[in-house]
Amino acid sequence: MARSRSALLTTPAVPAPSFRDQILQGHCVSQMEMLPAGSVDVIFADPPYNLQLAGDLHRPDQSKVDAVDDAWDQFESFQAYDAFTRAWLLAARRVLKPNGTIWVIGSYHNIFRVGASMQDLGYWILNDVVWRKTNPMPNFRGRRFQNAHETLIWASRDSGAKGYTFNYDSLKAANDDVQMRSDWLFPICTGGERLKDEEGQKLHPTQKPEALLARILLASTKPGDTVLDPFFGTGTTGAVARRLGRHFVGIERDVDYIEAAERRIAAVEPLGAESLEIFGGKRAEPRVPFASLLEAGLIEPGTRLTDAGRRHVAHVRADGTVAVAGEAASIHRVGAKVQGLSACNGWTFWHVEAEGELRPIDELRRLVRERMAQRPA
Amino acid sequence: MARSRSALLTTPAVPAPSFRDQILQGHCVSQMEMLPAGSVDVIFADPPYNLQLAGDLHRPDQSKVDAVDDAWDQFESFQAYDAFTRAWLLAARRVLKPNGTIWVIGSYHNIFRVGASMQDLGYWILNDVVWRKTNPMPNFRGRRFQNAHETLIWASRDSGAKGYTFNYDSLKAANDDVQMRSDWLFPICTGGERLKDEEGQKLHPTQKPEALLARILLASTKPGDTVLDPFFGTGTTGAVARRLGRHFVGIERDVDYIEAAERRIAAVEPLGAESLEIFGGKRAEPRVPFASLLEAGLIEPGTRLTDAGRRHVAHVRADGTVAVAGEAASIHRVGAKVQGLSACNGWTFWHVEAEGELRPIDELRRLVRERMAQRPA
DNA sequence: CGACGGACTGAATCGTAGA
DNA sequence: GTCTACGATTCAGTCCGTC
Repeated sequence: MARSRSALLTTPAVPAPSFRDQILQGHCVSQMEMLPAGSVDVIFADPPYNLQLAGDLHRPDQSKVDAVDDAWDQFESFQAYDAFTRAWLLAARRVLKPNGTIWVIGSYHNIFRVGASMQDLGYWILNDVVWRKTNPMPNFRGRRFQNAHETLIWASRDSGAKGYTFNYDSLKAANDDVQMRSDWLFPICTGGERLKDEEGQKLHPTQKPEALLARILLASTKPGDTVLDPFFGTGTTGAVARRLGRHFVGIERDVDYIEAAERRIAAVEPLGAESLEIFGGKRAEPRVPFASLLEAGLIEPGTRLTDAGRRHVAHVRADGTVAVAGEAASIHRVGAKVQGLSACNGWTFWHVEAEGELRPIDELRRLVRERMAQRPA
Repeated sequence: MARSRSALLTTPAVPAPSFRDQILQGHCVSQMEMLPAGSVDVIFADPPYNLQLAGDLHRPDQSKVDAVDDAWDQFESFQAYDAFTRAWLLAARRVLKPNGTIWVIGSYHNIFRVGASMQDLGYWILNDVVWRKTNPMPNFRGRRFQNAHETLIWASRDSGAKGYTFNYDSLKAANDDVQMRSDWLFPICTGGERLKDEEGQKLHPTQKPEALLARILLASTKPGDTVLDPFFGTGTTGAVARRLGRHFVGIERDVDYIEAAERRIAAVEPLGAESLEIFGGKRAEPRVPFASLLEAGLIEPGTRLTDAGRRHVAHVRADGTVAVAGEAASIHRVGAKVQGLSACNGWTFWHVEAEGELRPIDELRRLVRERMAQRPA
């Protein structure tokens, strides 16, 4: 039975679904089954890794490595782990919106089984992403490569899913104007960020860094979206979601973790709306019909358009089409036609002569947009 | 029926097995079944990735991407691909010595299925290794992260396998005396290394870089060992094995690929005993996304940035862009815009106020680089 | 001779709003 | 649900021709 925990954000203007910004106590599958279908935008899942550690591991100085040996990471067999994996992935898929996406993190112990199950259940992988650790634990025995990364799988609910959120332009702008790659570099969660108990022992064995969650949420959600974390632990997802103006739903079995997560999330200061706007690039600009340039008097019917190399010439007609050799169509179609291509961006292809210089008609479109911004339609 | 190809190395002192240093023509499973059980030290496998590409893809300049659409990469379903995968993995396991290891390379399209099958068949994963590409193909439509890596799985034949070869000390010595990590950085195979036909077209669509194979063989084999490649293609594994004084066995269906591989391998000059590290050289300083400063907590969303003369002010947003008068873009674009220039280095232009002093954000970038100091090369 | 610019290329699961 | 038109989208190279 679910125990509804205290809401952590103030009441929004529109009545919010009752499950938002709460931590549900219980098993991830049964709790997800109680959530409405198609109700969350993004899922982040950090499931048990099924580490299968045989004996204790000691450092060269004979100190014992504090391994992940919790009960929740014990499975009888690969088969049992697969059954668990399919069960929660299936329940998660029901809760996800049709255009929602899911992130799952794992290591080589489990990620291959998880990825295969995701494909089997109909999820469509968009990327695998590598979290490269700046400060991974060394391999103390010297028998393998230093295990310096973990793997994330980013997938949409269905193979044909359209319209999932990917903030391509803001990621690119934040990355020196080159597109964000599939390999990310972050330190592991240590220091003040790592939650500790009264004796200074780490509260959770696999707490993830907030920077990792921030990258994920900034890439694949918009402010106001809801992110579900079915393995909530000590609430990294909730803390980052709250700071970034996203809603969260957490599911966690362990009451101690839930209490730590609630304290942690309540202490988070949400950022203001002005800091949360997402840079959308050209895609986010309002669409301007070419005809608007004529209506605004920026271009006269009969004007000659040429490409940058003055190889092609077209004439503007009063109806907002352009003509080459008597054949008229949109600026895009005609631009494609004269180049023998299947597509063309007429805004950047065509130019007008102004004071002896060629200027792309895209400049005129920008003028129209600026005027529109001052006088919204 | 196998067609035994010409031996490529001179006769060693001890009579060598007849299958060594040859390319066997035929299907990988039937050919492996004809090899003696427990006869090879290492297997390197670069199986079809099952890319499942739907339509054509064009670059922004409208040129068409030359996709991998070969018949050998077409499978009816995941089920068919899994059956193929299990068959060759099973045959490979029989040929492997009890203390041998196997490497398999793949992308997110297939590697999860391959990894799960390996675990199901009894292989024991030692590491997954990420090949980070210095120069991957971009994501032309801006709909996903740039797919900038491929994944390798390194596994022993059995879970309890003892005594597999791992040249820990030489790898560490070759890596500035720190352990070799699980993320490797190499360029893709281009230029003079890429085999071309008479018309200058690439001979094989997925030729792997020799540096990658050299790292693999130097890590997990000893001179004189035998490495089997059941998807030999144009023989990168054979060429590198011969140069490094290892024996090879290649299996390939396509006669044209075999002939190209034979010519290639015959031209290889075997080295002496000295080690070979191809891409260990200097790297440019790692690119640091501006977003990393936020992720590291060195800059808060909402922070004011100014230029050295305090003429311009910009506000940092959570997505890693900066805004002036409501218009947001990268630190570089906004820096250029406020100055009326076409370009600007935002790292040196923008400053933050700290204890009454202005400090360029480049100083914060240097801090991030210091924290992230590591040697993934 | 070198410098520079333009063309070309690589394992790729690469639209969407509005009618 | 389908159909149509809009119009957005690339990084690190190598190679070759021109200046």
